Amino acid sequence: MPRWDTMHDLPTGGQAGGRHGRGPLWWHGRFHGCGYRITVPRQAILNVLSKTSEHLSAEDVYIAVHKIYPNVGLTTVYRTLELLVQMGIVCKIDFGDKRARYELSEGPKGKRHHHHLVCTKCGRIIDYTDFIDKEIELLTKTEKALAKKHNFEINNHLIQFYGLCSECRKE
Amino acid sequence: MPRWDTMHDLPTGGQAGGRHGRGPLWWHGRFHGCGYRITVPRQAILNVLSKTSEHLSAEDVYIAVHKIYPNVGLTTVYRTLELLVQMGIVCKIDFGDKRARYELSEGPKGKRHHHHLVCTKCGRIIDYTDFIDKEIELLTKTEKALAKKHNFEINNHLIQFYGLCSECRKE
DNA sequence: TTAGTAATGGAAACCATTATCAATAAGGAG
DNA sequence: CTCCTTATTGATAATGGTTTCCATTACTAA
Ligand SMILES: [Mn+2]
Ligand SMILES: [Mn+2]
Ligand SMILES: [Zn+2]
Ligand SMILES: [Zn+2]
Repeated sequence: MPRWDTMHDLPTGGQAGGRHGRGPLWWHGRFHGCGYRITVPRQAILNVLSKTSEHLSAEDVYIAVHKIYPNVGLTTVYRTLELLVQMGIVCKIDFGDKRARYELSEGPKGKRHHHHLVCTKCGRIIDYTDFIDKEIELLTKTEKALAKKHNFEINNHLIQFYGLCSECRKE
Repeated sequence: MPRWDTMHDLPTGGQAGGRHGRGPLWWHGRFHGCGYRITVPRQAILNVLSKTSEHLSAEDVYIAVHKIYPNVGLTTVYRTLELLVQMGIVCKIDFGDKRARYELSEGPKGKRHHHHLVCTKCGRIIDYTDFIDKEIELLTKTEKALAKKHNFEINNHLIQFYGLCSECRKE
């Protein structure tokens, strides 16, 4: 029966998790600011997302959380992920397999905004940031032009490349 | 009871539909080439897609087809759309509402490859091609660089901008 | 403590998409 | 044109990811 005051036992994922010194985790402020409570399931879920570099489905998250907190329900995982998406803390992406996948969008010191290569054969996902700079530049221009022309307020974009990964090319 | 030899009564959508002169419709050859049969439901479905500039869901297509051929089943619509996607005749896109949407990818004289603006409030979709040229240029470069770096064979890409359309900005 | 409310989790409901399978019909051979 | 082979169809049932319900639990402030 995990309690709030035992939460310091939660694995933090070392430096990779996106801690901010020794204080509360960086997202605590965001939560308090919105009047949301910091609960065991939410901690656990964010913790799972912080520790992985993969693109987890809701069930993946559920399984990972379940190992440490077996009484956290799948429903709560869905609810929490939705909340985090809505807060901008987590990205929800569709890669064409038929389940939503989630990843931390960017901690203050965390991963940068990036795009994806998607293997249409094996489903592998490759993050890339290398060529983003030029892309961002063009995107900014394009967004401005589109916004003006269609009187559209652009808040976000999605770029994905589909094809065959190195493994799947071999055959 | 529509019969094959009545199919010339199918509305063709005028010039916008992508006819190739007076002969069989342009995709007939593709079908024969693959050994696929040309059937009433397939004609009707392609006809619906040819006549609209919207991004129809499978059910939308079903409803439209159903008005003229009430005995065409939803299952067949799904199957046919999947076939057309697999043949490259139709694009299947996810806009974040939870249903796949379909549009003709490009007839020989048909619409060009394009990207989308998606209103996250009302769901409106805006096609744009205006700024594509520069994008394509960068995309080509990016694709080449990514392909080399990750040994990835890129076959396709998806670009979408999310935000608020002119209507939804007013409030 | 206590009341008020946010959050939770198990179970049932939802709903787009697929799988089944017997019936139908496209299209080639004759 | 007729017949035959088999691709295609469509009603129905099943699937599976996601939501909804609602009674229970647990923060938080007074
Ligand atoms: Mn990623
Ligand atoms: Mn379009
Ligand atoms: Zn692969
Ligand atoms: Zn809108």
